[in-house]
Amino acid sequence: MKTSNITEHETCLNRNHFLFKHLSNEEFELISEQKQVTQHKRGSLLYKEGNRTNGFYCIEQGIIKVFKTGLDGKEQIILFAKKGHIIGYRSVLSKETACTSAQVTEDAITSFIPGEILVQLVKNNGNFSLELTQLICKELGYANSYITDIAQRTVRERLAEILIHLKEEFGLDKDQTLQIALTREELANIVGTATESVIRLLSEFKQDKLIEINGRKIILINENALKKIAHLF
Amino acid sequence: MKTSNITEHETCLNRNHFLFKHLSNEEFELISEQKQVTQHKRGSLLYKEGNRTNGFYCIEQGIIKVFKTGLDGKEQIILFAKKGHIIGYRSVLSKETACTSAQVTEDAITSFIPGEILVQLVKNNGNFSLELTQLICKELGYANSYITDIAQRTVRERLAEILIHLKEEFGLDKDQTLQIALTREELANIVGTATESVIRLLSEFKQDKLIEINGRKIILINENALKKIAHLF
DNA sequence: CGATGTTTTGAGAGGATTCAACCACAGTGG
DNA sequence: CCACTGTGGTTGAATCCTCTCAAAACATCG
Repeated sequence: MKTSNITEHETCLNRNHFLFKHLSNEEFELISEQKQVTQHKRGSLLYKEGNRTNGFYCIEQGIIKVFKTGLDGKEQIILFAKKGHIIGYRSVLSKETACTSAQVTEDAITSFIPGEILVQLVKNNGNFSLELTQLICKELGYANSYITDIAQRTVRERLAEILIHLKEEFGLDKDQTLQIALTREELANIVGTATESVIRLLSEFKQDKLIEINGRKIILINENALKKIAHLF
Repeated sequence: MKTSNITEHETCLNRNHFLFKHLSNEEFELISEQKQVTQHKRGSLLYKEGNRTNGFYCIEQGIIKVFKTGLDGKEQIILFAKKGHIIGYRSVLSKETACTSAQVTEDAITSFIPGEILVQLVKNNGNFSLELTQLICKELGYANSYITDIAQRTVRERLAEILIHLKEEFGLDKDQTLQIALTREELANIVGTATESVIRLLSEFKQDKLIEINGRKIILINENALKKIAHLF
């Protein structure tokens, strides 16, 4: 992790950002001064569950996975954050220790913003505040759906759903593969199952001509069938 | 459901409420004027998943269950709200349709407050806004824990955890039973399992002298053992 | 008293996990 | 250069947990 000299206009923390567009000129200046832009290699930790944090991150580039660690050390991935997303604000606002860890999945650049600034913005900028509550509410809605999903659907259904979701969220490479390339273990930790189960189901999907597999590269060749398995229509 | 003539000082939506204590006198006046205090019988619906809502509820008395409905109609209970809790604000703020339904579990009295007031408060009252984001962040943290729980623990472990949680959240009756009396199906819909599984596990717990059962009344007689099963220490 | 809803128990099937062994591959160091 | 090591991926077999289906006991209520 090293601080880079990326200049402001290259970052996505700008006046077009859905959240930061609500800032006044002075507020934006303040953030621009205070933010620390940093590069991170795959595997490095931004923050760790149980620790106090003193700021939050805006993702400029790359992918960060946010996860909780279960009792036996097994990760449960809560979300993958990409460009434009902000993470780590939860513990800043609720003044609790972090309830998740954040680790780099694809080499990333982040802007770190001190927590006091966030608190001041919530207090003083109504439009920013409203936008932020809307964001958190959406995350909450997503979490509630996920609870219902995990509680009521089979691993097979959830895996199909995740594949569709990864495509819609992160898009495709030139060669039609899912842009985000995850290990089998990471897939398992999203779905909430054992690594071996993911492997078995992926090869079932492959046999059924729903996907093609090339190492970590996955191509969805029958998206409709996957959606049907996932009950997405 | 009928509007009652309960006067302001009887409600918990008052100047001591963790959220509404941040209101100015004028704001508090406005809410007091606009709120609709209503009584609800067990079973009645406050709002329904998929519908638009135009306000939120502050629970004055009773218990409301908030749940999502899965594909096959099976409920997943997200939380039980009691006195002082507010529910239904999510869809007001995120301007989406409700992602959950709310139904009365124990005869209840609620104050309904129009959504525009909430939005205006978030915009204009920094302290209120900060307190609200903290609340939502806590709910989000709880949801994330629950995702990890359901994904990684057995039904047995989760049921033990829920029993402990229900005791800590709702307390005990005079006769040492859990104050909140749920059907087997409701218990199953919190844990995220089949009704029969809850019944079997409850009678296992009973055989192991961890609990006593009297219809819907449950007594925890070996809380430590339950906590151990739930991995709570 | 029937009628309806809830609780209970049993049996069977199926999904998912665990444990184990094995392969492929890349990086390391002698 | 090659053995060594570690990580990630794969497969098989056995086990176990959980669900589903079905039927019966029980409770509650008009």
